[in-house]
Amino acid sequence: MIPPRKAPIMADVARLAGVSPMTVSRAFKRDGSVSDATRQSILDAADRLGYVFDATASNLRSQRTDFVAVTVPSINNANFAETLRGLSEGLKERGLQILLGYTNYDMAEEERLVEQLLRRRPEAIVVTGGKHTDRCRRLLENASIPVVETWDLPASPIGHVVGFSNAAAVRGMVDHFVARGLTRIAFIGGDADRDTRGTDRRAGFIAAMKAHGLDATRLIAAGTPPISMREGAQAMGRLLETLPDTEAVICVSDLSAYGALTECQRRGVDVPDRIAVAGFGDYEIASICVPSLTTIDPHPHRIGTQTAALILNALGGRITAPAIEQISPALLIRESAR
Amino acid sequence: MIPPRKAPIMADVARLAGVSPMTVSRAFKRDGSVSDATRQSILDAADRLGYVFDATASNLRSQRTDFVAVTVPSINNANFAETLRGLSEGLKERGLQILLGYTNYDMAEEERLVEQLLRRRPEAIVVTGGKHTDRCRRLLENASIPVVETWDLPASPIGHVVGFSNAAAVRGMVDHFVARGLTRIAFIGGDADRDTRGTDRRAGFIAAMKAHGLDATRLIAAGTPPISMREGAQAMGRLLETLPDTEAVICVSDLSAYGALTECQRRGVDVPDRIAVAGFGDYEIASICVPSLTTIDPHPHRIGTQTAALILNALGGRITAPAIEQISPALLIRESAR
DNA sequence: CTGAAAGCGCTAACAT
DNA sequence: ATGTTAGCGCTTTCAG
Repeated sequence: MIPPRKAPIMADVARLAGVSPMTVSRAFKRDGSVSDATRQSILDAADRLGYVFDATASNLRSQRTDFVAVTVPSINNANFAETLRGLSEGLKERGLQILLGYTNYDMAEEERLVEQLLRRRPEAIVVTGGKHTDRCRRLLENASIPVVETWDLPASPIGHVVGFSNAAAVRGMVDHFVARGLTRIAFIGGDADRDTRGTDRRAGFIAAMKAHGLDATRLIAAGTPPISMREGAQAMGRLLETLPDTEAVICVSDLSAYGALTECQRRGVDVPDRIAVAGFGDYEIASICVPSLTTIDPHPHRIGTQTAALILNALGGRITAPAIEQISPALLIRESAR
Repeated sequence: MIPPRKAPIMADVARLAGVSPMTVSRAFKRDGSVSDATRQSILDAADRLGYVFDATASNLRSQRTDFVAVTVPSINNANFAETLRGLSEGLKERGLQILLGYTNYDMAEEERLVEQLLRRRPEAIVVTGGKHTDRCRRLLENASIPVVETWDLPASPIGHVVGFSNAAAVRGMVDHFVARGLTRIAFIGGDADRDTRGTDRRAGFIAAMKAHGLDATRLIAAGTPPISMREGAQAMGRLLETLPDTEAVICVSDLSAYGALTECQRRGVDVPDRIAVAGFGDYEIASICVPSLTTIDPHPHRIGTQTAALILNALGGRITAPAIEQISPALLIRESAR
């Protein structure tokens, strides 16, 4: 058994390299003004000792963590993963790392998470959605770091926003169907208000149907958000049985829409001729499946890159006023609903 | 403009509550021995001031961060997301948070990432896979924290292991096909060795075919890992054109397998009668799509929970020797290959 | 380009 | 149950 010798610290490296700790500190920074020879001998010494820079001490003294905190409803979601990828790409150039937490579509959990994250002293915080508990809102308002709400257009934003109107996006889909002469349109979504984006999409559906003077009551509750492919399939089964004259269905996400599609295939119900199906999100499956899925692309990667750019500007002092950056989701008409 | 008043610190809370900072510190701990009345007045004072506990200072002084560092190849992957979910569930009870990084299937990136993560002084580190650059290996060996390699059975483990043999899992699939009388079997996978699990699966395919005395050269390179649905579809197109007598195809993942399936559908090629298709991973789509996909379930969630349990034991001092926990992937025979 | 002194905000260790 | 003292390992600040 090796004696757990104490891990080397900067002073050890300094001693071995024959310089002061301060010079070692500078050698480990990008901009540190240290002669090339000195830096090299310091890095060699560090390597020889197996020294690993201690960010916890650096964080405390410099009051910088190079963290950006991010909350997402779920990590297992291709859309949010795309946003994270965009965010991470944009932040990487400034050496900012993402400190990630997921809320499981639960505002109380979000509140706990935000508090945990703020304790780590991130440089900025990004949250998904624009609805929060009162205390969560207060925590974010008082954090005195840049706050970005994404994937939504909150009625009263806390700070910056990079998002879009989920309701308006679905309205566009309803309009498209109506223009094609379809009127008996259903909506498959979650049965709870946990997922605020899903709730907004359903509200957008109802409002749009009413605006067209159409029946807005063909609402199928598919389960607790997030709705899986299987739940989408089950919901489609119920729809076909209870409202068999339905001509089109809009699903809260591509996953549920794909599930709905498979249910039609298993029952021999033709899509789109017998019933048109649309999803939301433009997941990869939407463009691959047969028939390919009509959907809405909310440009999740762009949400990430724009959020990153916003944060870099805010941290660089180039922004003072809160920015509201509106993303325009694209309606993608494919084979499942023409 | 509000004067950016300095954020309150523990001493401010102590003053307002009329106690010493040490008592405030205790009030913020779970086990802190503080009278209920005192704790309440402290929490009230903290709330009034908008105090947020500073984990950076706590980390430095206590030499504890409550972080577990985790690297995954990609964040947008349902399998790794399941492992993360299991891990996160298991670690939550001890208040351990996950510090996540992704390597983009690149060992050089993994090395950079591991060094970044170790600087933050995690209590333990979990990596996906058992192949690393030499320096990355050294970093992990010298970290003097529990190290867990997952999703693989490394030839010479660094520390603990929770994984399975990707090669053996694919061998099981080949054996199944051969037992069914299929002999002209192809493999669709990545064209580079970036994804070591993918490479192991292909190696397992080749070895198994040779063991059966069969032609192991029907290898279709589908692109740079990770292989998308679209790349799976394109690869299937090439397979059908160049080796039209192929009876079965094993794909490196369910996503590429599903893509392959859709290509067959678009071309009117019957699955499984004309060609059988199998995937890997048991993603949700595998059980939903039509026909449903024969695949291998590597129990990703279980990998996460077992890794978490291992870490808790190791941190609790209940483990000394490195543990090798072998997961047994399950062969799931579905409609796409019977 | 390099160094010395001081201290970031908490908590371990020791008291009472 | 609560308080006092010291210090975690860096980097800010000020010198040279």
